[in-house]
Amino acid sequence: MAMKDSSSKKLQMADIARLAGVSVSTVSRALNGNARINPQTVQRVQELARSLNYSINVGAKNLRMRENRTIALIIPIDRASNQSISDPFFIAMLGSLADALTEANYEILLSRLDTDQLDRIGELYDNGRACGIVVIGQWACHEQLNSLASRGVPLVVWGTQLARQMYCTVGSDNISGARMATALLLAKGCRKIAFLGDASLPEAAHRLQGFEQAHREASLTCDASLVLPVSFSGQKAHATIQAFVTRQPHIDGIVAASDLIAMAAVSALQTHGLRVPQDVRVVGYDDVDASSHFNPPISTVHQSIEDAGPVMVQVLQQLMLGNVQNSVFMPTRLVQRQSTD
Amino acid sequence: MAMKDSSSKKLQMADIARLAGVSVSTVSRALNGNARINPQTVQRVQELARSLNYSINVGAKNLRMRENRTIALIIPIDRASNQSISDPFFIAMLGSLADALTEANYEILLSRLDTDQLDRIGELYDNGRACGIVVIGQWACHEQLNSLASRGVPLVVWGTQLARQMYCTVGSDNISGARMATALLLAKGCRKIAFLGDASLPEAAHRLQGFEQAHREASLTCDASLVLPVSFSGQKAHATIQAFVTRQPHIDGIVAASDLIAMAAVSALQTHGLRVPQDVRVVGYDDVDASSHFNPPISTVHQSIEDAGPVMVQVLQQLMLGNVQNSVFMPTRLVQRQSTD
DNA sequence: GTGAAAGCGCTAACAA
DNA sequence: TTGTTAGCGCTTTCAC
Repeated sequence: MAMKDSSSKKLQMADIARLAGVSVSTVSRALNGNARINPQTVQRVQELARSLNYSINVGAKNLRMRENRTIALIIPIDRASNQSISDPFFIAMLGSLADALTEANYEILLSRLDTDQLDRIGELYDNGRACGIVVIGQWACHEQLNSLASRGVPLVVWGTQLARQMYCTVGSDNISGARMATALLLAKGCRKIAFLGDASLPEAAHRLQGFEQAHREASLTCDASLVLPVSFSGQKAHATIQAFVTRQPHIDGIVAASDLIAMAAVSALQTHGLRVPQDVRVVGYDDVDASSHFNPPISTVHQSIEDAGPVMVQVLQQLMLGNVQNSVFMPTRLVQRQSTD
Repeated sequence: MAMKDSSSKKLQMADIARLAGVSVSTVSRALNGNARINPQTVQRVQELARSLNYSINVGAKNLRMRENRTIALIIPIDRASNQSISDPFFIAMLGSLADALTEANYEILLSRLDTDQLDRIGELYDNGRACGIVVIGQWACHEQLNSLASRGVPLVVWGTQLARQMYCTVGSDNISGARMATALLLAKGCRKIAFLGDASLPEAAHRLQGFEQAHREASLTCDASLVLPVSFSGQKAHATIQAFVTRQPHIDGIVAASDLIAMAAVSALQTHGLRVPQDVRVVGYDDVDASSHFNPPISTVHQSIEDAGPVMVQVLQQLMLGNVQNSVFMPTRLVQRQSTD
């Protein structure tokens, strides 16, 4: 007894019309609050609909009205490292976006997409599933995103601003954020500072630039052997960091490309008997919830996630209206906690 | 120049047909891989479609085929405490579900819904947006979920089995899980064990039952003043736990309703100069990633999240076929780490 | 104030 | 092998 959908056929407007003794168009008007229609009829129809759990079929309605209020929310994943989804920062981002989209009366089509399949984002737009696209994190997908945008797909990406970029990004000023963080460690007297982050990704690359820039501004050079390429999160990151600390026990500071990395680093240091901040000072990036509850609490670069969702939605709405938009820098703020005292 | 959708009108089948010099039905057949059609025509049409980024309109197709492969994924939120989304366990759950649904070729409609608006889940089904519903966490919504299920809405919930339950849950055996965890502490010699969790929520309530049961089995009684109602996560939880530890410095064990609570508890204890596990042993629930990297690593009750997604999808598929399904217990396993050594 | 009819973009008989 | 036609569930002119 396999059926296309569920058990029984679903109620539709014609059924309500028959039961109410009016025409389909009257039901449509009654349910949509059309002005010039008999209040009694409206009442009768609405009560009927409610009592029978009838609800206008959105698909048919959209087709007829040539309208669509669905935004595709893309979470790129890197199968290899399973990056992204486990980082609390992305989660918070997702929450902020979901709230902002709901608030603006959009529905959300969630897609986890392999980084190498990102071209398929376009389909979601071409086939009418979504009227706009939000991508959380740009990873190494610059070209794919560029070609989508140049095709006219309304697209906004959480990430960093790159050269020759056709799509809109919203993101913090990663260079200046990391520069501030590094400058803090330098000001505290650190001289052998490591950078932990995967510079093959644009955001981390910019943070590394900020790291280097801070050194230059202090007339110091940074040691290339103290730059450790480590993914944003995951089990593998922990092992990599452990090995690094074993190899480089003499560092006195760490700038991490994310709070998750910072926390992993602190664990690794403690395992090796090194104290934070007495022996090594550590600063992270993102200011996720956990950072303030960690032991010790982690200094970090705060990004205002709550604002990010609404801003991205606003940019996207303009894009959908056909208006050209610039990328947006979200403000950034250094939060000092015990890990750099 | 505001437009309904984006800038220019979107390509449709009729356009491809005209350009290819064939009829619309031929295009439809070519694009859907219909057997008995000229391979050359197929080729020509497909290339045309690809080169113009044409993609069949899913809304229209679904309407015509009376089909729908969209599952609504509901994340209930409690505005007050902002519970759920910040707990890494729910995130991992979301990931597992998203993967399983994608794997089974469903699209995902994501909805964050206030716990007091959970009735509106039904609309998503009634209006044809979704052919099935997945709810992450049952919170205090037993009745709402019951009424949905009894109306025939295909619905599966991550949660615990309750009495007179009309809907399907998938979840761990919370009673036995917490019983194991508590038994471990008792075996290690703990005699003043606190339970931290909000027993007004079904899952935590069952964990509390397991906590009490373990005491009974050891012929011990548990002290009601050592049961602290604390939400699963959030800032408020931290403050509550800090205050509790100040009030009850003589406890020698903690059973936490989640790993997040356990970690917050460890922080609070350390702040008060109490050592884990030497002074107080701590055990959590969920086995989230972070637990093994915490300092010290947290003992916990492991729930196999990777399996949960696929299981829930399978149950839902049966439900959508009209087959009655039983709720499912996922296996549970005690993981011993340093926090209980 | 209400109904009849056309059509949104697509698929599937039925014909040819 | 391909085209013609009807219709998925809805909204909206246009008549009445």
